[in-house]
Amino acid sequence: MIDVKLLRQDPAGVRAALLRREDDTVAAALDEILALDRRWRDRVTETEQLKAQRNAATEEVARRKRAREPTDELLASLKASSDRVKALDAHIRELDEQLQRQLLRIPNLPHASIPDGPAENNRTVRTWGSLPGFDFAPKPHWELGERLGILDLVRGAKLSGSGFPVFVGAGARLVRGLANFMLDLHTREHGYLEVAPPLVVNRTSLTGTGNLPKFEDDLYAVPREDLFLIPTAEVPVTNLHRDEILEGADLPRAFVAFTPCFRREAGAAGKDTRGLLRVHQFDKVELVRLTRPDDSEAEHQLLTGHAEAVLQRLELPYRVMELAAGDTGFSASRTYDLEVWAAGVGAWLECSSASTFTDFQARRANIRFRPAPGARPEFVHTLNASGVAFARTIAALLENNQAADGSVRIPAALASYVGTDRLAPD
RNA sequence: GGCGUGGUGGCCGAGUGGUUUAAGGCAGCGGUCUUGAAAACCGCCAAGGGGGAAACCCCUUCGUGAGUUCGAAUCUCACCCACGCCGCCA
Repeated sequence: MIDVKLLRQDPAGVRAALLRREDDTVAAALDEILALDRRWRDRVTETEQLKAQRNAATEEVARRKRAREPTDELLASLKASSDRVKALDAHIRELDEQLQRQLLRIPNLPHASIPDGPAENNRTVRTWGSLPGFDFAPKPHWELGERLGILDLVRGAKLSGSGFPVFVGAGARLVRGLANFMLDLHTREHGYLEVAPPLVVNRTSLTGTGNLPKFEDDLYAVPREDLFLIPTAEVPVTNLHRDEILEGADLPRAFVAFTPCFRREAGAAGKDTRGLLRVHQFDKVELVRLTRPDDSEAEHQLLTGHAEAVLQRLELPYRVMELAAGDTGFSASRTYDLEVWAAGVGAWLECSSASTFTDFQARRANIRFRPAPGARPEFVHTLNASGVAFARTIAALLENNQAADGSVRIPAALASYVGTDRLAPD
């Protein structure tokens, strides 16, 4: 959530920043919010004066009762002002609910340094590795996977629908190996605390990260319990310290979680969805950091590096893209996407998104810290990165390391986890 | 799912209608003392919001919401959550 005080103080600045997102509905919403806020504050001021008078009169009643003095005429007038306060409170509550409803739909302010405009303006920050060359036409991963007997898309569709892949045999072991490889890397070398969170969460948690109220259609729901399948471990892990005040000395906090992710991907059918390119369920190792505001920019670079380390150890060439304002997610202020090269489909595939959310999520989820013992609490900054998402990484692993005979080399860092350095057709 | 018990500040915990502007303790911060530290003693110490140039003033909050009352942490109702026992179950 954006800071409503900042909006009051500098409405033009906030408007200009949000317009960089290429979303023309925001300007009208800001006008409505400013008007609601003005009305709300006027009513609050008026009502609080009335309450102060009422409270003083109520104390006078108590005093007279103790002194055994008459109170009848006071009680009569108090009844009237008490009813008035109740009506005003109801109105204020209604205004406040409207205001909150609007505010929850306003995206985060884009970081000043990122490019303006739509995704075409995304900037390549750096690239790593060299693209593999082949003396034959490299195959896409769905062909390799089928031939190797490790990926069964047809039966997955039978069980659940398209976009629910089944990994079989060495494929399943590859998934398990990737999970252990990434968790070991982040816990042992990067200092993260491993957590195994719930895969189903409530509305409050999803509102905290910014998935609700605006993106309910992207989620799988469990209606009877009013719960939702997590679209990413970011949701449960970021919410771990919701409504808490952390000690400044305990920051930064760094969490890593391995979970499946569930996404409806409504409206995405058709394009770039073959094989593992866009699926409804995929595994992911997620990194989440809670930091002091002053540290968050440096932490963002550090976090991005931790995600990159995964691809480097897997010997997968990738590029780091800084997203333009119009392509940056609702809650994020700045995002680096890691795109891995996949030789079979001949495309860069997004397999990680490393973002800083500044205080946007912390404000929604009420995650605070005390800068020093005894000091006033402030909002933390939240950050997260995939470290990394499995489906597209597996696509790249298969496609980049394929041989003419259909076998696939497993990179050295992963081989011990998978139990072999080569997958071969029967 | 059934029955029972309970939800109070960063934490523990007292509190059955008006000196509760929430006792007391722990933790934290400042001080006295000390070569330094500990102990002891003294003081400070909830969060959010509104107004104000500031000093400061005011409002709200005892799980959530509704109700009774001039007045609710306290009484009534509904809901949520936690714990215990029973039932079901990996």
